[in-house]
Amino acid sequence: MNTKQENKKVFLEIVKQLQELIDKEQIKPGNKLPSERVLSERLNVGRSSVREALRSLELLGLIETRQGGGTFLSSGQHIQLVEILASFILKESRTVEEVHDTRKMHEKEAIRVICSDKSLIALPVWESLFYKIEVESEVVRHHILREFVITSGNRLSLKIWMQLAAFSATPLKKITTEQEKPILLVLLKSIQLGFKKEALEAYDQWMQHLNTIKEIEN
Amino acid sequence: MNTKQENKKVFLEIVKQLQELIDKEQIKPGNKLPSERVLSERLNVGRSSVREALRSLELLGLIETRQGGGTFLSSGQHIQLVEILASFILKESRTVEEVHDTRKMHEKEAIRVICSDKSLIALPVWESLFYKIEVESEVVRHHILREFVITSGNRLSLKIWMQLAAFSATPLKKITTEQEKPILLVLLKSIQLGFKKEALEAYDQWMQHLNTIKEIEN
DNA sequence: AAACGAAAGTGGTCAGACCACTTTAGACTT
DNA sequence: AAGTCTAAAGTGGTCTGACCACTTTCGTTT
Repeated sequence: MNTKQENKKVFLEIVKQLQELIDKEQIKPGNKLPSERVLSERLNVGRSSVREALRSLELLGLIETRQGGGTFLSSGQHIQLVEILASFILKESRTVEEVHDTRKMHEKEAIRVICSDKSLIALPVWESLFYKIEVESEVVRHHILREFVITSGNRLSLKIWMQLAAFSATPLKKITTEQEKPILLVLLKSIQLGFKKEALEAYDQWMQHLNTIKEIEN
Repeated sequence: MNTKQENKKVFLEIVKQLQELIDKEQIKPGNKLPSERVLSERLNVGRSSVREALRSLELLGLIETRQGGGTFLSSGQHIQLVEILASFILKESRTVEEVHDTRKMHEKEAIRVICSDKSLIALPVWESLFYKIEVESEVVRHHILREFVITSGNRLSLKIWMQLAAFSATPLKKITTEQEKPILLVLLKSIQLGFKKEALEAYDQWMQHLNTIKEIEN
C-alpha cells in the first residue's frame, strides 16, 4: 500500500495517522487506543512499524503503555522528553560554567516570578525554609533552590533546572552558619516581603559566597 | 542478557545504552553510529528493539538515518518532532505558556549579559540587525532573538533556546512597521548603549505587542 | 451471588526474510 | 597506470510469524 513516492519516513506517516485517528475517534487523555495489531491492520502496515511509531510517541510522553493492558493517550505532563533532550544537549556542551550560569538563570527568574506574585510570597513554604536553614545538612542549599523553582510554577523550567542541577552538583560543606545563614535570612525575608531587588541581591551575594567556599576547599 | 530486574522498559534501556555508547566511543555530531545489526548483537537485543529506540531518537532529532547509508549522530537543529508535539501540546495551554515563558527567560538573560559586557555591545552585529528590521520577513523576529542568545555567549543556553523556539514557533505576520519597528529600534539602540533597564523594557513592550498581534489574528 | 480459573486480548521481544538504496571494491576499459 | 563501470556487500525499511508475560474478560463452579 502507500504508493507514496515521497521520501517521507513511513513511521512518521504512521505517527501522523495516529494523530488523525485520535482526533477523529475523539480519544481523550486517559482513553485507550486501538491495539497494535488492530492498528497495523487498519493502517495497512506491519506491527513493527506501528510499534516504532508508538515507541516514539511514548518517549515523547504522549502515550502510555501497560503490558497486557493496552496503549493509552497520556493524560498530560508530556514534558519528560526534556530529560532526554537535556542529557544529549548537556553531553555536547558540558562546560561547567555554562551549566552553572544557565542554572542560575532559572533560579533568578524563579525569584523574580515569586516576588511579583502576592499569592506566592504568601505561601507557607518560606516559613518552613527558615527551619531548614537551621538544620545543618549538605543538601539544604539544593532544597532551597529547588523550592524556588518549584514555587515559581513553571514545570518546564523545573525540569530543565533539575537536569542542570544534576550535572552541576558540587557537594559542598554544610552551611557555614556564621556567614551563610544571614544571607539566606535576608533572601527568604526579602522574598516574603516581595522585595525583588533585595532578594536578587541576596541571591547574588549567596552565589558569590558559595564560590568563595569552593575556592577555599580546592 | 536481560537479567531484567526492574520493570523498566527495555527500549528505554537501549536509549540509555546508546547514549553511553555515543559517549564512550567518542561519537561526535555527524559521525556514524554502528549499524542496527551490529547494535542488536552488541546489546544482545533484537534488531526491532534497537529500531524502536533509534526511531525514538530520530523523532527527537538526535540522530539522522539515511537508507542504505547508515545512522548518524545529528549535527543538530533538525527537529521534526515540533509538528507532532505541537498538535498534541497545543491543546494544553499551560504547557504552551511554560515553553514561551522559559524561552523569554533565556532571551532576557541574554540581553542582561550583553548589556553588562562592553565588548559585546560594541559588536558589529547590532548594526546589521538594524538593516534586518528593514527587510520585511516573517523570520526576522526569530533571527533577532537568536542573535541575542548567540551573542550572550552561553552555548548551552543557546541550545536550550533553540529547542524552545522550535516548539513555540508561531508564524506571525511580517513586522508591522508602524508599531513594531520603533520598539525594535529602541531595543537595539538601548543594547548598543548598554542601557540594560531600557533594553529589557523595550523587550517586554515588544513581547506585549506580539501578543496583541496574535490575539488579533485569532 | 460470589469466587475462581481458563481463555482471549495485548504489549514485549526476537528471528528471519525480502526490498530499496548506498557504499565499496574489483573488473574492465582506455 | 589511471580512470570508469558494474557487481557485491552493507545498511536502513518493512513485513510476517512466533513466543512470552501480563492483564482483562467471562463462563464455570461453588
